[in-house]
Amino acid sequence: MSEETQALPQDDNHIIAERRAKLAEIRKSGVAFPNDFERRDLAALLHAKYGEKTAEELEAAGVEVAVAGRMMLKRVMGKASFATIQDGSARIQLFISNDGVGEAVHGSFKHWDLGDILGAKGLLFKTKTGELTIKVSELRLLTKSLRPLPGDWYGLSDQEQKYRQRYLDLITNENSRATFVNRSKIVQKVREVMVGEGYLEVETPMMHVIPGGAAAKPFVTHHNTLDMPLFLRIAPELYLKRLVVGGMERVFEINRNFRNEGMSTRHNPEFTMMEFYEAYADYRRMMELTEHVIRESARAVHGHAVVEYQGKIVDLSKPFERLTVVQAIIKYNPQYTEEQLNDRAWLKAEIERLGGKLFVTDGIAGLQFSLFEETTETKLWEPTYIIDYPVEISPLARGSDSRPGVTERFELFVVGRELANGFSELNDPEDQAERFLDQVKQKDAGDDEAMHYDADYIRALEYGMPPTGGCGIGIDRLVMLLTDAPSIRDVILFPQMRPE
RNA sequence: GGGUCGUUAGCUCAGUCGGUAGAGCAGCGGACUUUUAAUCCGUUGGUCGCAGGUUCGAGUCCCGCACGACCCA
Repeated sequence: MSEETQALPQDDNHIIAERRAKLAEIRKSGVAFPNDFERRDLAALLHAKYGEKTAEELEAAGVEVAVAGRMMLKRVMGKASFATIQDGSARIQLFISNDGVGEAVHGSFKHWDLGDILGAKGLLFKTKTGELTIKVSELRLLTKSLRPLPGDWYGLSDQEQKYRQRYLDLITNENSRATFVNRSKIVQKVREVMVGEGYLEVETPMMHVIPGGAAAKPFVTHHNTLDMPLFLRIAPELYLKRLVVGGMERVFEINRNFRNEGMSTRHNPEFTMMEFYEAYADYRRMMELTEHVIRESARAVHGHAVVEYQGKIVDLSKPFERLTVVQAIIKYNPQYTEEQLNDRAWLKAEIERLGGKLFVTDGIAGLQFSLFEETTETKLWEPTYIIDYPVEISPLARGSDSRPGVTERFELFVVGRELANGFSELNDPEDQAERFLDQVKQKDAGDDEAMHYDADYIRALEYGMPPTGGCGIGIDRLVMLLTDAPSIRDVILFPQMRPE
């Protein structure tokens, strides 16, 4: 037996043993895991439809319902009991009595456990305190739960267990369920906006012969038949631009990227990115579209675009500020002068003083960018586009026609984090070939995140790629922003964890 | 990689100065026909993360390790 398929050790305790004994009894008297209960009603819809009705109205209406769900609360009395079940939509209360289901079933019910999954049929009514409840006439145990649910009244709070056993988090924490419902709404809205803009959704390879499109370390796997290494993609960029060469003038892809790097509250080894490319557009158009996508996503979740993140307001409704690297440094660090920021020697000294990293090539734009990373990035709380990126760290971006060393590139920062990255695409095949060669040099010089030379991509550009704009938006980080989640692990259903 | 904190009953957690291992919830038994985390009575349940050391005696002090959370790089 391989390690992966080995069963977890039986960590039976007296509570689990008790439940196993109950299950054994159930097996003796028939089908223990039946699948013939017809559930017809959802708790949330019943509350919506009948929650406002008076006791008299409900009694007159005689509404017969059939619900099912996990028993979360149980209050047993002598000849009548209450239980609260939770289905995929909400909770609803059951009233179970000797009169309604008979003494035998009620007696069995008394031995059922929290976490068991029940099916119930009966009539809607209101209790003395006005709670919508089902007077149960038929009650069945559909699934016996052998393990007690962890956590307390406030739900599961152990971070590790929330991530490792997400199902328990989902059972016990309503806000966790809401986060993932909102994630789905966001992705749906993003798609809707893109399709509305005339974009075509495509899927490009997840396994690459040459990892490309970003500066990152890849995961490696192996194809047996071809007997060759394959790399899980770090970005879809070069494939999407091949599609633009092919005449697909507006394409987008929402899919996973894999980067073999550190894990943090902002990084998971696999993460979801939307990349999109538009022929005859430049980086300004990409900024407008990015802004539109983010604003509409916020509205899909909150109904408006002014959101709160970790206790502070973020206004996504106004046009996003656009600052050059130098402008941003000065705005957020007024102790610096423009003179200093154009002085290579001063920049080098200041970056070293702050412990920042120097690039292999150190043009003025690269130095300014290093200082930006050290001093300014995390201060960009309100949405801000940083523009005019240095060419040496932008090997796929079109150079500025007027300012040497600078590209038509932007990154979007919100709440101090990078959320999107886009540019006017470099469509000059000879320039691109030189940039690749530069990257190869940097790789040889020890930068293992530098890019490979992709000859087929150059060949594609040689057929002619129209002038194009492109952008990538980090979907997980967008969801974090819009669901007020402090960690990327809170918005990924099954985040990467060290093995137990 | 560094710092801080944590790991005790199924769950959530106390545990004083080193001196017999505790509570609430859950479980089990009993009472109770409108409860609201029901209530009341009784009761079971422990490899104190792992390994070593100090000590007459360690959940507690010391060293190491593992795992986790948070912060920093």
